[in-house]
Amino acid sequence: MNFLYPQNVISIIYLNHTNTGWKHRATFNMEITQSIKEAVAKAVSELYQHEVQESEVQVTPTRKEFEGDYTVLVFPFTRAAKKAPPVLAEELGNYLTENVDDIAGFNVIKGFLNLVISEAYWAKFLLSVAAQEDYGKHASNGKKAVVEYSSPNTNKPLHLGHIRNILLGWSMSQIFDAAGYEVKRVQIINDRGVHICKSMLAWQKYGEGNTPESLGKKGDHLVGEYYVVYNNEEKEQRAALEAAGDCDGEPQILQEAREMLRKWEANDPETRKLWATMNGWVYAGFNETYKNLGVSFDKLYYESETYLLGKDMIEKGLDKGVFYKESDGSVWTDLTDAKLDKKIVLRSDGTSVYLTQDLGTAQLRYEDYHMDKSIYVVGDEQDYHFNVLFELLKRLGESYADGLYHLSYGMVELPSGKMKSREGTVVDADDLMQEVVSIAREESLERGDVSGLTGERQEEAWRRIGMAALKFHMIRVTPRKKMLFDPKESVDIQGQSGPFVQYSYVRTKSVLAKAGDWDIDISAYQTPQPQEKELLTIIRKYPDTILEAAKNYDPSLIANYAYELAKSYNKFFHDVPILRAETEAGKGFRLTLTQVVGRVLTSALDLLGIEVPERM
RNA sequence: GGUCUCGUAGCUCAGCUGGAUAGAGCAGCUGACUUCUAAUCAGCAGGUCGCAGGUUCGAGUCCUGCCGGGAUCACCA
Repeated sequence: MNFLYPQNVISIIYLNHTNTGWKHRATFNMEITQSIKEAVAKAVSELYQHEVQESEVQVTPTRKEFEGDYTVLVFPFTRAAKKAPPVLAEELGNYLTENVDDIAGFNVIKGFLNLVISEAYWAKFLLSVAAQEDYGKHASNGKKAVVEYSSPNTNKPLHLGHIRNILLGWSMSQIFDAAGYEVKRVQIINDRGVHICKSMLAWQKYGEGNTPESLGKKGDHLVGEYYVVYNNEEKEQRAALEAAGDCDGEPQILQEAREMLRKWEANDPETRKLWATMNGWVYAGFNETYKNLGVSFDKLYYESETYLLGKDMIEKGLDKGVFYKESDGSVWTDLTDAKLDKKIVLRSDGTSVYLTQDLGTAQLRYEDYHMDKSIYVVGDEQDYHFNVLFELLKRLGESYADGLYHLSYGMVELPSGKMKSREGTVVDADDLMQEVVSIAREESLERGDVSGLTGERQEEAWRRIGMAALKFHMIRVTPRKKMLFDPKESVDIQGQSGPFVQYSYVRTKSVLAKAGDWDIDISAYQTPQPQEKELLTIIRKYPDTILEAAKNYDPSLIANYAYELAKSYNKFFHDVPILRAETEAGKGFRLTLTQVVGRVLTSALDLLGIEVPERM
């Protein structure tokens, strides 16, 4: 931070500004589009005696091939005004030019009213942004959001699919934070069940007492290997049974796994001890992976502690008529009127199912946090489940039901086909991260040593670059779409990529470092270039983009925004001299612009969980 | 079969509540480093927005139907 614009500088500008016209507004409104909307609404009201909402007025940046900065669409008002679009546009244009101080002129093409913003506006806007250290972030709205993500099973290490989940979850939580929410990050750990017992059993049979320490291996990987061992064994036994003509028989090892689960549920000390030990190995491994991914959690829920929850909600639902009892004692719900089917919620022996458990955990979470929004980051194969879950909570009359959202994302596919964790054909999260960083290292070395960094600092830069490539690549795709994961493209560091955005940031830092300290009055700068206007137009969108991303639960909007800004800065950087600007005011303007761009890029990348390197 | 979801350039993806001649990147071809970082910039080439109707001043965007891919419709989680 080289300097801060004191508030009074801006006040002086306001003062000059108000002397010359726009009487409806006492202070300079940073939001030029908002001013335009208000003025258009007012104009339509005054000129044609027709009330319109500001939100009905569409203002967009003018397309490059036309003259002007912002464009108003007049089509929506033609009926009320009873005028042809060009005539109406002409009249509105005159009104706006006369009444809005920052509008210097206009032109009309068909029904499009292109407004030309005054040259003085841009410096004012830039100053107002520069005065805000955390520009783009919204003040607290007093609401609370809980984001649940990752939610792994403890029988295998994290893989590519989890990475998409984790990155989306983390980014979403960052975005909600920036949008003004108080955010809590949680995960529910699926730490019990037959699948957990399977790896326990295989380790017990074939593990020979090996531990992560004795083998020097990450705990989650070790446990995952025994899960594969189990599945291979089961497959062999099944094949043997079929060869013997017994197609309905159950493999011995599966029966043993079931038996182990029974013991676990009966609190058998031996089984519980093994379970605790092996889960401990897995947690240590997960924590390492989470740390490398740069994510964290405020609270962990363990399924072993929550899987019996939800029964009291069944009671409540029976009273309300949401559920009904079958003759065998099982409890069901009928959601056919909501295009959902009949679902069981309690077995005839009184035990609960997945759905029941989730009803209970939703309740528990609300008791813990009293959140306004609860976001579940879970793959789209569970769309149906969440539809049912949310519908039930609504019917049960839970106050928090409206704030529930399933952030559903598509499967990650590999060029070679689907991943199957049972068969071991997965892209391991740890391997992938390592790979991506080592490619960043190679690429960097190939380019020669331009960064000037050495040792640990260089290693850290490579790590950030590699991780940026991976993260950006996964977040830039709209969540609901399934995505093809091409390993080659994921480590791409040019074009539409994380490192591309980082590079722009590094450039801003480099220029600012060369500039040293400066203190220049930029309000005299009256000749903004097209490249500068474009950058400022993009910068203006940042706060809106954050809200949009939160509203749509879509981090990809931020990724695409960051790319757009970086691209625009690169062009500016190439075309326009900064340190050797024609005038002092110009130099100050461009340095300030550079500083603001650097800040917004860092901020946007931070929302994606991406860190910036100091050099590259 | 029911429900949901996706279909935009050779490939991977944008396209905000409907708005002007549908945009990027990669791959291909061509230019630009004695200059604030060329991990960059500029240009060329590449598209019946799955198909057919409808709504409207205007549809890639909304509605209906079809075609194709995926998911789901467990007393598993």
